Order: sequence, then C-alpha cells, then structure tokens
Amino acid sequence: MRSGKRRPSPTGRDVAALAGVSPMTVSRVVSGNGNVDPALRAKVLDAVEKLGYEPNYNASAMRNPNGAGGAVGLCVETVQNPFSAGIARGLEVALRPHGLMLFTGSSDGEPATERELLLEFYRRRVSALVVITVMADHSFLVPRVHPTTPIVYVDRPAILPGCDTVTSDHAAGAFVATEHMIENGHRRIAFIGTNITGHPISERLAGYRSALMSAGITNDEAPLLAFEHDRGVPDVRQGTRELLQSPGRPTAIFAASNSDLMGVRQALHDLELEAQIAHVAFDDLDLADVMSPPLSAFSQDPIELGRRCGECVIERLNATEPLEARTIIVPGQLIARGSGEISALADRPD
Amino acid sequence: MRSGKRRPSPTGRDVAALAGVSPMTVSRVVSGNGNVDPALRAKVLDAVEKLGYEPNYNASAMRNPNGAGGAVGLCVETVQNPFSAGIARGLEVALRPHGLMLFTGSSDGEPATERELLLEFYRRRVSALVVITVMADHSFLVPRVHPTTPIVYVDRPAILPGCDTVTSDHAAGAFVATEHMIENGHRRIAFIGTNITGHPISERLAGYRSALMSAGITNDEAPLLAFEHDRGVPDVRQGTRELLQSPGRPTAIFAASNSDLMGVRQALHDLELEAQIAHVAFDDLDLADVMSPPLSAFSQDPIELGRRCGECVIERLNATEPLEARTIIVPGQLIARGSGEISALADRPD
DNA sequence: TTGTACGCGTTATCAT
DNA sequence: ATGATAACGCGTACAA
Repeated sequence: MRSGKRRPSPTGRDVAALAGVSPMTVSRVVSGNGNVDPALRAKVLDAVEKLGYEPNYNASAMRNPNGAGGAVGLCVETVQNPFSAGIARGLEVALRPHGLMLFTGSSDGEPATERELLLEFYRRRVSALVVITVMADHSFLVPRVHPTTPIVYVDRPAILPGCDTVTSDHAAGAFVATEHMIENGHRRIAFIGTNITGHPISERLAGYRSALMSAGITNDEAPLLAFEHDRGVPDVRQGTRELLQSPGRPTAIFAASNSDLMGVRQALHDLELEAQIAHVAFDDLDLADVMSPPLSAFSQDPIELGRRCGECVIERLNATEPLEARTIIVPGQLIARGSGEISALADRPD
Repeated sequence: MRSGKRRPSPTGRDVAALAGVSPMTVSRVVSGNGNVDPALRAKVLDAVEKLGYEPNYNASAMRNPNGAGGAVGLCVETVQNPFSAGIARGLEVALRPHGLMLFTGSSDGEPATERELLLEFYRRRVSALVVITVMADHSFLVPRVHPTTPIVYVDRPAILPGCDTVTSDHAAGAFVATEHMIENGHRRIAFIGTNITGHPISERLAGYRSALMSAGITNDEAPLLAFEHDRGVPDVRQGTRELLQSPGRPTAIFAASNSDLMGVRQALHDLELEAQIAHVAFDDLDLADVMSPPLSAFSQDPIELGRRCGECVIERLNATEPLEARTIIVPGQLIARGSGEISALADRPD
C-alpha cells in the first residue's frame, strides 16, 4: 500500500543550495542553536520561505532524540468517553508549549489492543506514554520501554515500579457523596454500579461502605445493586426498578458512574420517583443542571488529570537524575444541585 | 530540555549481531519483505525476542516514506467536544488495520493555532491530514503539503482544490427537524443559535428557513434568536427566556446546536415550559432520553464521519493516479423522543 | 562564524 | 537466499 508519486519535500540541503551556504548553517538557523551571521541568516530564511521548507522532525529525532519533534502516546479505553477526552485535552494543553504532540489510541478495554497500541507508540519512539491501563501486567514493556521512557498511569494505580500515577480519589469522592446523603437524613442508601471488582469502581464501593460505617449504618440497611462485570444501561435500569419496587426499598441512591446513573435515572423516571429518591452520581454530566431535579454529582476534573500527567512527563524528560515515583491525587468536588438534597422524609410511600 | 541518560533501544544491528546475520536479513524478517531461509529466520526471531527489539519506524520512514509507521494528523476545535471525539474514534478504527496512528490536536477555534498544528503534523511528515478547519485559507499548505499529502476536510467545505470532504447534510437535517414541528401543527417556530454566520450553523439556518418557506410560513411569524458570534450558554438562556416572555412568543423551537440547546432547555426549565413548547435540537445528547420530556434531536453520526475520512485517506494513499475530489454526505436521522412532538395546541397560555 | 565528516536506524539496490 | 553499500535528512563533534 501507499504508493503514488510524491514530489519530495524540500530538505535542508535544498535550502542550503539556494542560499549558497552549507546545510549546517541552515540547521543552525532553523533550530536556533549556534550563532549565524545576520546576513547569512537572512539569506537562509529567505530560501526557507521560498521553498516552503519545514524541518523533518523524524530525521531530526534520529540524530537528536531529545530535540524538537517529540511525541507522547496516550492510550485510553476510548477517546469517545468524555472523561478520556478531557484527559487528552489537558495533556495536549500541557504538552504544546514544549513542542510535544499527542498520539491517541483506544484500547476498547482489551488488554491485547492496549499492548499493541503501546508497542506501536514505542515503534514511533515516543518520548513518553500516558495510559489508562486495562492490563494487569506491563512487564512486556521492560526493558524495552521502561525505565527508559517515562510512563504515567492515569486513573489507575501504577503497575510498573517507579512510575508516576495521577488519579482522582475515588474512595474519598464516594465517601463524600454518600456522607452527603446521610447528612440529609438517609440511612437506606443504595449503591448501584457495574464492574465493581475492577478499578476504579471497587474503590468507590469502598468509599461508600466506609461512609456508611462511619455513620453506624449496617450493610443490612443498605441495599446493593452491584454487577461484577460490564452491563448495559438497560440492565441497570431494570435492576434499579426492581430494587425500587422491593420491600425495604432505598430512600437514596449512590450511582457509581455516569453510565450507571443513566440506568438509575431512567428507572426513577419510569416510576416517577425522581423527586422522591435522593441520588448522587460519581462523575458529572453536561446536562446535570437541566434535568429535573438537577443532578447532584461528585465531579472529577479530567482536564486537570491530563494536565498533571503532562507535568509529570515534562518533569521526567527534563530530569538529569532518576526521580522518585510520584502519586498525584487530583481533588474533585461535590456539586449539590438538588437531586442529592432530597430529604429522607420526602419518601413516605406507605 | 529533555536530557537525562537513556540506554539506547536495541537496533536491527544488535539483533543481527546476536543472530549472526547481516542487518539486511533482520530487516527482511521483521518487515516481512523478501525471502529468508527458515533456519535463519528462526535465529533472527529468537534474537528479536531476547533483546526485546522493536523496529524504529522513524528511521524506517526516512528510507521508505510509504512503509510501516505512518500517521495521520487530526485537527479539531477541541477533542473534548463529543462530536470531535466521535470523529477521532471513527478515524482511529478505520486507520488501525492499515498500521496508521493518529495524532490529535485542538485548534480552540483559533486559525493561528490550527496553522501551527497543521505545520507540526507536517514536520512529523504525516501521511495525511484530517481537519475541521476554522481557517478561511489554507494556501500556506501549498505546495509544502498539498497536493503531496492528502487532506480531508470534515464537517466543512474543502478550502483547497482537489480535496475530499466528509460532512453531514446540515441544511437537510435542519429542514427535517423544522418540518417535523410543522407537521405537529406549529407555525411560530423559533430558530435559536449562535455563530450563525459561519459553517455549519449558517447551513442549518438555511435549512430551517427553507422548511418554513415550503410550508408557506413567513419570516414575520418565525422569531429568530441568532447571535452572530460565539456566546456562552447563559446568554442563550437569557435570550430564550426573553423570547418566551415576549408577545407572539414561539410555540416551538429549533436549537441550532447542542450547546445552544443547553441554554434553551435551561430557559424552558426556568419558565416551566418544557412540556408546553416543542423543541428539537441539531445534534443528539447522551442523556436525551432521561430528560423530561425526552429530547427529540436530529442526530449526526460522528463516528461514521470519522470512518469515512479514514476511507478517503486510505484510498488516496493507495492510489497510483490522481483521484477526483470526493464529497461524502453522511446521513443523520431525526430521533423523536417527545420534546419535538408536543403539539401546537398544548400551548394556550391565555 | 562557517564548513566537513560522520553517524543515527533502516531499507533499496545491486552484487554474490 | 544473503550480504555489502549507500542513502534518507539532520545534528554532533571537530576542524578551519
């Protein structure tokens, strides 16, 4: 594949010929390293302009791997996810001033795909990797990539030693959200979530439980709708509906993720209980304040997560000595808009 | 910047030395071009495994620009936008089987940033560019990039001759959405939108007007809330509220984009008119069916847009002769969920 | 300040 | 079927 005739791009040599200097002088002018006589410099810039010359960063990188033209590979579950998109965004903003571009790729939650993606990044000799990993083991990156190339883990614990981690505090967020409903008088607070054995939902479950425990609420009082693996929104909707129709139904709900919230909210809507059952979601939604009642949520800050990842990358690339592994916790915030402030007293069905 | 000692990655030469063959044989084995004796091949693969060798695609690209390791540069307004994210996703899926990776970058709607981004892509000698352009003129890409490197324009008309365009039919979508409300008995249908002079909102406005005209509705009957330039959601909310409180208020609203819809929906919520005023949005939302009433929308298919862009890229890269410029219109669909089916009769405030 | 020589890692080409 | 040579575009190191 990829044939077709291409007129080759002008090279530094072409510029040199036109300007009547050596390629080295062109290199100096274009890269800004080294001193060049203003007169020659002008001639070179003139030739650059005439030919529309732009340096070839691939060639540049071979000779000088730490010079201009670096890139960072970002591997997420899917770039479509607003959370991942936010990370990409923050990362991009942090990297741009340093001349680093961003490769993005989606693993679709498949370890094999993630592996292939990371290797593809490596074959392009990226300066760093940033990954929301779905793998349990990254030893295939050793010693090829690690510890030569910085790897930053986002939203998951690092699975290679010495690597930086940037994450929200999932347990604390769930704690705060649950506690918030407890303060509004609730005890029968349901946890509704899917994928509860993996990161980061397991941590959110832990935070939820810990909030209950702090308030002296037993597990018996707190209904759980927890799917171990991936489920579609319809399953959550159905399950929530059943939970709400069962005896001893909850007066409040903690939705473990925004996709879980969709099912929860649909079920509440089905039963016309949106205004009776308190509910708080982990992760915010664009339309949160347009819903009725408006949605209360614990909001992560994906852009900030991405930005901090970028900072870690830059720091490592600039470091002259080995750095300690850092764990960065990016705070989120509980945004109270209404749905979480429904008081327990409102629920008197009998 | 970017110093620090790096142990260099193993090279093809290292593999060759370990396997006791020439680098050329390694290249043949790894790239799969050329015949190699099975015995030697095994020795090479063994050495590859031992060293954890992965080819350097940057070097590869220098000697053989059309070989493995290509990349495509995608420039969008912001990757955070779900529409852009969908395009990135579709593109990625289309490119992956061909070994092409995706660079992504956000222009933030700034022509200068887009320019810099496209040049950065070019400096990395990408195989193709895909762009939601905010520029009026791309002549700076001639002849450096164009027509050597394929450029695909998404969601906007091509601004360089001979380039492919992939877009939704904005006018048709707006037409269908407006017509839908006309069929439900409305005549006073407002258009609410921002940025109406640029693509693609101007086309949506045209489609809206054309639907009115087809139904014999004059402009006098149809209130317009149209901001020429970018406005925040609060401005739209405020404007919509005023429109809804004015004499001769609309009985239906066409929201020109999903960000415009946010303001519209907030205003409707402020006045408790969600269930009285019909409204249809251009572009769907994740939570459309959780809102009450559920949102009717004309939904584009960004993933398909991205996929088709990928197809164009592949086709051009494989072409041996110059190809005609293609214009691909990706159909969308009107999704009726409730908010657009509110009949005109429901609105009897007086 | 400017130029020359060489090497980065890979592969096309030609020779064996 | 395999190897030797040169070249891709650039920058370091050194010489002028």
